[in-house]
Amino acid sequence: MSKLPSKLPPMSAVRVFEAAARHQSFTRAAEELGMTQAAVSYQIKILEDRLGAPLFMRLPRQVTLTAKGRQLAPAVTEAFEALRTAFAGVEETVQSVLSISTLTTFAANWLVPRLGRFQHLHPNIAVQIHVSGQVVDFGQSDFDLGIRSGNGSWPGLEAHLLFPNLFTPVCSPELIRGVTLKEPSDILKFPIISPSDPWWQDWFAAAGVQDFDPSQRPDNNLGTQQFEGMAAMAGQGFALINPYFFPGDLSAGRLVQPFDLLATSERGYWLVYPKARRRSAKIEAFRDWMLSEVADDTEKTSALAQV
Amino acid sequence: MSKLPSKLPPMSAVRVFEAAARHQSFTRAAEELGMTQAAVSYQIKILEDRLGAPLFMRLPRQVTLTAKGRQLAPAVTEAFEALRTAFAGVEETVQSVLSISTLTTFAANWLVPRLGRFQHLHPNIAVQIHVSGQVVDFGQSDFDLGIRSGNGSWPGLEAHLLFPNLFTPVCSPELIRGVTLKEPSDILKFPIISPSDPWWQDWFAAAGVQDFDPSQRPDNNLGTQQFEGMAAMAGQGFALINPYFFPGDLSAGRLVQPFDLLATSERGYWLVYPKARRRSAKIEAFRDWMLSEVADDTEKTSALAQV
DNA sequence: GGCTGCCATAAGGCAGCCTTATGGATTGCC
DNA sequence: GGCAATCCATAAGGCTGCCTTATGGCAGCC
Repeated sequence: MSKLPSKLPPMSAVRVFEAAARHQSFTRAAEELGMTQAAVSYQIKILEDRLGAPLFMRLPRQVTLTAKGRQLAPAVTEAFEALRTAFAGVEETVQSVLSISTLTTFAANWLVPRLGRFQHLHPNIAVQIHVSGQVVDFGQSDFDLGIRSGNGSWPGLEAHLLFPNLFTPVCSPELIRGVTLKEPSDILKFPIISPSDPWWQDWFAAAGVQDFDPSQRPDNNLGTQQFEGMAAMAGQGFALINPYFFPGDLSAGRLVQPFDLLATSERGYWLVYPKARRRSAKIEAFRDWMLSEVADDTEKTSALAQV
Repeated sequence: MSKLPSKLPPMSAVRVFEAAARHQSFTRAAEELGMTQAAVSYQIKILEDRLGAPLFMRLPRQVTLTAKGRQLAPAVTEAFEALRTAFAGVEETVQSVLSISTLTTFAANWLVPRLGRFQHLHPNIAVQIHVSGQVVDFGQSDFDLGIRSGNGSWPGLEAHLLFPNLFTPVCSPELIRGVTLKEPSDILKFPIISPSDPWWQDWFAAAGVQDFDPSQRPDNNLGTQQFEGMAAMAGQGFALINPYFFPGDLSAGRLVQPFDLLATSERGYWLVYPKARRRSAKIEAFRDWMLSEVADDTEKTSALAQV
């Protein structure tokens, strides 16, 4: 008894057999598979030669399964049914689940508050957000989209700039009521939220202010712009924030920006995804939605001066 | 919700995926499938592009299934397991079941009595005999071998002559004890079994006997040579038989053949099978066995004169 | 630090697969 | 009874898809 690992015959031939057995017709099977009747005949012959026994009896105007064919057909059809179901399931999730890897700051200050609108536009796409402090590698993980900070050049990735990484001091209107801020150094007279954030140094440097010394101030670092902006709105002092993260608060006057000066880190926030998958419907949907959201923000913040 | 018939991806790629998922390794899968690692990588990429989502995460020195890959793998493996089982089963029957379509006379007088020896030689081959009065069409039925009468020329079929369709009168030695048969016409003095068989006319004609008239005799037609031979051995008269069908009885003296004259129908008994399947082990086994049986018979009946 | 193991990718060739075209065989229809 | 239609087999031919070889990158390991 030779007990070879029972190599399976060519799968393409098996697939043709499955269709032919179901239809009991080569012509019908060819239609279903989108090929010619001759190709079906060819593939069936391949399989029969491989097995060493005929699977169909060729009757005048029809084909019928032989005993071996009948022995084979139900199992094969069942197996293919299982495969069809499995692939349909995966395709379903591929189309309907969108997983995003995003930086914490961006998720909290921008993405999460707006997600409801996307869900409303695309109720059949379930969005899964994975927050991470570090940039995702699409080769080693399984995300559809990523939000990352950088210069927009990543090999193999399509990148859309959402907005530059700008920052400028803001505060509550109450904090400076009755006070006229003439120049940037006037800010030093007020409490500064998260003064140890190095970007403060950058902004003051860009403004020509020399004597800002964070070590002289209480280090109440709040960690994320979300909290810093909230503290500023509560009148606790000046926060250094990216105006793109607070377009509503700025336009509604809950936050005011006393100086047009915007510093930049030369990096920006980018939406990225593998170039190869740019045709994916859900990716297109999310990208388009995101860019339109950004466009709306840009309108609202159009009053802001550029650096 | 588009509800297309969910076309299956290329089966060859699915097969590669199944092996790769099982091994969690492209290299190992390539070994199993007898191809190169590059080919596996290529096929997996095909499938991933088709699905629009990665199935494996490429980690430094290994690959791991993604969520979608894990969703797909068990079902695919199960389906392939079913396919393997089904094909193994068919191959088993292909190798171990030999179906023969044979003429009634041949089955009764020659094949069935000897089958035991073949079974003994090849205990793992199950022989199925289908007796039919008419010749089988290998294109429209499902037999491995056929025994048929004819001139040995059938397109697409391999044919081995088993023996010519000869016939000669025989009887029990007791029937003619003490009698000397000088010429063929002497047979007319004895009872004739199945006198209405037209071959009797042929034989007497070949022997130069004119006055044989079957209508003058009781028509106790027994139908098959098997029964006719048995009747002859029982001393009931002369039977016209093919000596190849009774080699043992002739050599043991249970039947005697008074005249060397053998008439022939110019047809013979042939073993046939589709040329395309001549490599089949079971067909080779049966053919070789059958031809050796025939050779043995020819030795036993070598005393018989040719026409 | 070289070595090994694993995967990706490019280039290139071959064969397998599919198509077109034709023929045979049977059925069904006037 | 002849003609059209249906269905499958087969031959010829072309193209593309698949596989191989070769190379490179990357990480872990002695």
